[in-house]
Amino acid sequence: MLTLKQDHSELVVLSVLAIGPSYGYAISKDIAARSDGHFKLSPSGMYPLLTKLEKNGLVTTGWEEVKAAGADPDSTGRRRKWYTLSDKGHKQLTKRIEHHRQVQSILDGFVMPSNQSAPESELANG
Amino acid sequence: MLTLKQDHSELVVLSVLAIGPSYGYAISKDIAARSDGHFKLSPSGMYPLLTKLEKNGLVTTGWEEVKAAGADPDSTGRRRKWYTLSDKGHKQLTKRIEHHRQVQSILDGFVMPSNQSAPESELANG
DNA sequence: AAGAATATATCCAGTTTCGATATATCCGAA
DNA sequence: TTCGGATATATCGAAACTGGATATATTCTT
Repeated sequence: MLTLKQDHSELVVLSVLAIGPSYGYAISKDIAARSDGHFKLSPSGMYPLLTKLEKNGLVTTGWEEVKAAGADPDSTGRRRKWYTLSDKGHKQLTKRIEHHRQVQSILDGFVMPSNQSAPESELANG
Repeated sequence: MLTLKQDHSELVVLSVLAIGPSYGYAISKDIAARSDGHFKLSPSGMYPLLTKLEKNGLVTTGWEEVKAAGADPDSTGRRRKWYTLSDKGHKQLTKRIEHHRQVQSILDGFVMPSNQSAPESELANG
């Protein structure tokens, strides 16, 4: 199981929402499924993140009352909060992907296979 | 200027030290130079990080007294703390690179160009 | 002699992290 | 019909992290 940092979590959630509207629980299942169980975003990571996205205007939200098949008509029913990526969210995602790729490319300059071998050089303390 | 998160900072510092021993200020200049000024690790990020690496046994350290050319013989001189990647540090670096690549590869599954286009699909609410 | 560069290091207020916890509904099995 | 697992959203709080500001001291350049 690989743990996701906030930045990566946001990137993944925005990416999932770019496909279409969804809600917390479904997003979390989606992430687990689409990463073959390697990525996991727990409720305590998911909901503060979604709230933040909402506050920043990257998503719009709406409640759905999920009526059960044979449910008590008086029952409140299970509530589901849908998240839809806004225009701002789409732009933000594009921006983040760009940023992500740039960081990757520069990082790769440091993390080359050559770095893993012989540290025998004597360019110190001389 | 791209800001580095702790994880990336550690990866970069370990990578720099894999080439050979160095010290805080030099590492920070090295990172700026080797990233064309895109990455920056400030003193307040660098020294706590180096201390942590030392505490975790990923580096060994030693002080060097840097005598100036025409310096006062009684002068203490400038002190330089050298950091050398330990065996444990080398192993840790290899491990982190592996982890980094794995995260990248899975992340790329989410962040595909296709995600940036038309979110018209109706696979919600069904 | 002043100021920029070299060099290491801590402080601290704000943010992030993430397991634990709380609440409530729905569904299938015993 | 009752129990447990799955569905579903949300907060708490201790610990860790972040990064600008600050402190200290030496050396080089002008």
